Amino acid sequence: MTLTELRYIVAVAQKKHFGHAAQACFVSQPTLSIAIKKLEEELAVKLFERSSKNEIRITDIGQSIIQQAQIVLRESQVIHEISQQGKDPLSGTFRLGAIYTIGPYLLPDLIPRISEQTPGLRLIIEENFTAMLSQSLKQGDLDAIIISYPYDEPGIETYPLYIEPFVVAIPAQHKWMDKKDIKTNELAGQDLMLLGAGHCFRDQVVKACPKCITDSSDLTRRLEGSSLETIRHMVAAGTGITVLPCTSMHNSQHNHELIKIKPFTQPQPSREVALAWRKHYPRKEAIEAVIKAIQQCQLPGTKPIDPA
Amino acid sequence: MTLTELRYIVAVAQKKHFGHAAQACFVSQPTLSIAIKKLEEELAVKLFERSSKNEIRITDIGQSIIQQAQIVLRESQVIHEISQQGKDPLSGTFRLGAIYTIGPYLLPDLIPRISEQTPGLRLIIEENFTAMLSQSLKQGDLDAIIISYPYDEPGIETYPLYIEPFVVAIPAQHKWMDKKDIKTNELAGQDLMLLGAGHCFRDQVVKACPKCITDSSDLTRRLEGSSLETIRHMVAAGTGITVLPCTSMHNSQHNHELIKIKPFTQPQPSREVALAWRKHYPRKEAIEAVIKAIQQCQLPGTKPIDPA
DNA sequence: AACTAATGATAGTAAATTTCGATTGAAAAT
DNA sequence: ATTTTCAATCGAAATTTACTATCATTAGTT
Repeated sequence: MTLTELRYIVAVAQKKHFGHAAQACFVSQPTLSIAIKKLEEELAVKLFERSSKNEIRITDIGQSIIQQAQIVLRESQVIHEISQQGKDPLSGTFRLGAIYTIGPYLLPDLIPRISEQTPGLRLIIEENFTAMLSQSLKQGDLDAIIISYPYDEPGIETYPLYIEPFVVAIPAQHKWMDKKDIKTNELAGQDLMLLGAGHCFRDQVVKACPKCITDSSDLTRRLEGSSLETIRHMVAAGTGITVLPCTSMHNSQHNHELIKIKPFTQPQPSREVALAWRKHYPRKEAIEAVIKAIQQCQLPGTKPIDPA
Repeated sequence: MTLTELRYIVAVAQKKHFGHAAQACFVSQPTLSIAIKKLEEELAVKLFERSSKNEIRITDIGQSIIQQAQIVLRESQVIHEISQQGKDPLSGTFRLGAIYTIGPYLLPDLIPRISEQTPGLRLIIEENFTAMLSQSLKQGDLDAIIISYPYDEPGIETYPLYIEPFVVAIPAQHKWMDKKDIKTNELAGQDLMLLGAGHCFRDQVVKACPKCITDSSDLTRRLEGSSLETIRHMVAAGTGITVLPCTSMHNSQHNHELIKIKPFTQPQPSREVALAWRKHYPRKEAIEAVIKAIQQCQLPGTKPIDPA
């Protein structure tokens, strides 16, 4: 049984004439006759009662089968309609993930941009740790994720977005108040507060300032489950100092009188933020649109990358 | 677009592997690859995300198209069924579902009856929860299901089969040993064991004996994933008491010395068992044959219904 | 009864397609 | 670096589909 055969029997049922039905189907009359004969043999059922002179009659069983054939043809037409609708790669749902230490600072700027530039794309956002996002990406639960290097997974492609230097946040009365910049190894022995395990930003800070974690500084305990915002408030309260990615600064001026931001001495430690997606993800245009929108975001302190 | 192509994409969607899907369709892998490529080109849409190592992923649009393809295939299958029915309405395959708390007690009696009375009908049986059976019925994966009221779904027709009173099962040494019958509110505070969520029988018992679940009786915890047979064994072991549908009694005499069955005091709580099928299901004769066979089954304790 | 017109069936052939086995190419695991 | 896995591609063979031309049947006409 083929869809063509079904089209033929429906045409015959409508025209009640093999020749006319053949014309309507843009085929010759023998083609149609043979196709119908084949279908009748397959179903072991006579669909039409042929009579040379008068118009042909449809059998009872043929009537039900032709009705059903019309249903099949209609439903198959829906497949074409669905694909017409979904043909635009910039339409439909796009599931974007971002790590906790980027999402809150990038997404408020990014989401309106995407909504404006690619209005057909319905965004769904998830914030999580790199490991969780990576898993969701591989499983196909996310279409792309914003993470920071190092990130190398089989089957996953990445594109560097921008370099984000780290800065030091100190309370207003801190002894470093008048310093122009901070050297990484000066952090050793300070009351340094860092995020908990799982946050790649923690690992990056520890790697950039290897001596910052010492037994003597007892506040280096990891603040499990907390966020950069919580830590920032603790800095404002004078509990200690911390290291922040520079983008976490520009949209929270509310406590800038209690907190001072100091850059690191050159060469500044930094991290490289990237977009990642499955190598064979079919909607490359959507990926490109997201990259473009991210690059347009105003992120003071970051440096663009020329992907070499 | 051809029905063959639709069968291929559905197979790939199920197997998530081109080679395995090809085997399932009894064709070579290149045949399947080319057919899918052709369909993807015709629809101008990527249906699958190929990656050499990991499993195939279905695109969003592919998901919708495959769902629709399943509808088309199901409807095209109906053409075969109609022509089958045209030759003999009581021939072909009949897929019958039954809920867990009816299947084991009704089917052993029912299946031989159907085989005898309508030998042309090849039965396929599925046991599951009401919700799952209902979904399969609507999708066309089942032709009819045996459930219990209340059951009212759009597009589904039902026919009442019999009323099945509930009974109480107690261990041999239980203090109620000499009681003639049990009042529903006597169950309050007893060590009552019930099936887990999803089993409609649980809900029916709770509704019939509203006070049976109390904080004081700590065995009222739901026995997730277990069966009436498991619970019956626990009653035999003296763990507690339970409520059973009366049909679950007559084919398991093996531990009747350890378990005593007591009826409820009038008016006995009960449930009404019914057959359900799609309103436009074409083989009404087969439905009638199944109803007739069920009504002939010997189910001690049940009461026939005069459908008014 | 013979002829004509209408209509679907059949024959023979050409074109398109589907199919297969073998091979290639890409990616990941060892 | 080698092997393994899996889909894509190649080229030949088989199958299917479609066409033109013709035939067979029937009904109406002469």
